Amino acid sequence: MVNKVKFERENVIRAASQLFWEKGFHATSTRDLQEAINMRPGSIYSAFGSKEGLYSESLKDYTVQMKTQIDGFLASSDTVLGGLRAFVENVIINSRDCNPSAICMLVKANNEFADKNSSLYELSLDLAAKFEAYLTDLFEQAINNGELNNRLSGLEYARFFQVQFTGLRGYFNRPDVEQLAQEMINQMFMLIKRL
Amino acid sequence: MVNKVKFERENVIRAASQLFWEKGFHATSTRDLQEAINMRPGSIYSAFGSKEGLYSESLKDYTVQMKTQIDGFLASSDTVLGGLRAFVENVIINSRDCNPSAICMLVKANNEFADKNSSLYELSLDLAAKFEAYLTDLFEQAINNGELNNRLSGLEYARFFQVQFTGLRGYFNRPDVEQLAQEMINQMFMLIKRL
DNA sequence: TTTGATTTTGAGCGATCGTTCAAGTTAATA
DNA sequence: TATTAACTTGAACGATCGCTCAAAATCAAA
Repeated sequence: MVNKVKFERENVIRAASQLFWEKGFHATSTRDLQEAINMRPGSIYSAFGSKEGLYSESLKDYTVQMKTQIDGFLASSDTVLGGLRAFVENVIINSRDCNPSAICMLVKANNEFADKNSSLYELSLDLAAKFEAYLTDLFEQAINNGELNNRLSGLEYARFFQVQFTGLRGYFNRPDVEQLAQEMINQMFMLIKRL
Repeated sequence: MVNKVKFERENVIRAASQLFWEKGFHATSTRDLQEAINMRPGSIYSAFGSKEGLYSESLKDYTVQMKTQIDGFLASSDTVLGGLRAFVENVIINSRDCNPSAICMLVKANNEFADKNSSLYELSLDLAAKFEAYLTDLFEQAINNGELNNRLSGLEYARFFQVQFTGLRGYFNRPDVEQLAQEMINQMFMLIKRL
C-alpha cells in the first residue's frame, strides 16, 4: 500500500513534468496541470503545497530520468564515449518527436527564472551542478579507460560536453534537421577525442 | 518632428526589450511594461496593438542591436575572427552585469514559445535564420581573407559558432565564472581555427 | 456495520491578467 | 483664439490566475 501510493505519486510527477517541460513554468496553468495529472486542486495542494512545489518535484524527477537514461545507454555500450554518443543521438534525433521539447528541461528552467534569488532558479543551478559532477565521473572513467587522453581533466571534458550538447539541442529546436544533426554530432565527438 | 516620433518609439522599444529579455514574454505583465516604458495602456495598445506586438518589435530591435554591436567590433579589429572574439568576450565577460540576461534574447524566445505554430515562435526562427545568414557572410570573408581554411563552408563555420556561443552563454548563466569563461572562449576560437 | 481518519472534490475566493474606451490633454492649423 | 485632429490617460471589463476549504467520498480498524 505504501508502494502503491509512491508509485502513483511518481506517475503524477512524471505527467506534470512532461507538461512543465513543454510549456515552461509560467505558461503552464494549474488548470492545465489538473487535467494532465487528473487531480483536483485540493488534492494537488495537499500533496505538493503549491505550483512551485510540484514544479520542483518535476524538475528533480527529470534529472533522475535523464541519468537513468544515460546509464541505460552506457550499459549497452563497450565504451563511455559510445554510451554518451548513443544518448546524444537518441535525444537529438531518435526521440525528437516524442519529447515535449528539444531543449533540456534543466536549461529551460535556468533560462526562465530571471530572479537569481528565487528558489527554483537556485534549484536549477543545484541540479545542474550535480549533473556536471555525474558527467565528470563518466569522463574520468573514459580517461582511465584510455578512451580519452589526460591533457584535460574529467571536469573539463564534462564542461565541454555540456556546452556542445546544450548548444546543439538549442540549434536543433526547429523542424526538418535530422541529417544535419547527425553530422554535427559526429563533429562534436570528433572534437572531444582530439581536445 | 517625424524623426522625433521615431526616436521616441525606438527608445520605448528598447526599454521594453530590456524587460522582455530579462523576464521572458510570459513572466512580463503589461503593468510591468507600463512602468518600464512610461506609457499607459491606451497609448501602448494604440502604438503596438498588443503585448505580442510590442514583444515582436522588441525582438526585432534586439537582433538589429546585436548586429550593430558586432559590426562595431569588426570595425575595431584587423580580422573577422578578432572582431567576433571581441564580441563574444564582451557579451560573456565584460557586459555580463549590465545585460538583462546572460542568455541571448532570441534563444530565450525560441525556448519559451512551445507552440510551433505561434507567430512569436515563427518570428524567432525567422530572425535566427537571418542572423545565421549574417554570420555566414562574415565567415565567408574570413575564408577569403585566409583567416580560415576552406575545408568548411561559411555556413558550416557559422553553425559551429552559434552552437558554441549559445552553449557558452547558457553555461555561464550563473555567478562567479569570469576566469573560466575566458579559458573556454579561448578554447572555442582555437577549435574554430583548426576545424 | 459503525466509527473515525484520510483523501478527494469543485465551487468559488481575491488577485492579477491582457485589453478597451470614454474622457481629458496636447499640439498644429486656420 | 478657435477648431480640430492626434494622442494620452486611467478606470474598469471579462477572463483567468494560484489557491482555499467546507462538504462529500473513501477506506481501514473496531
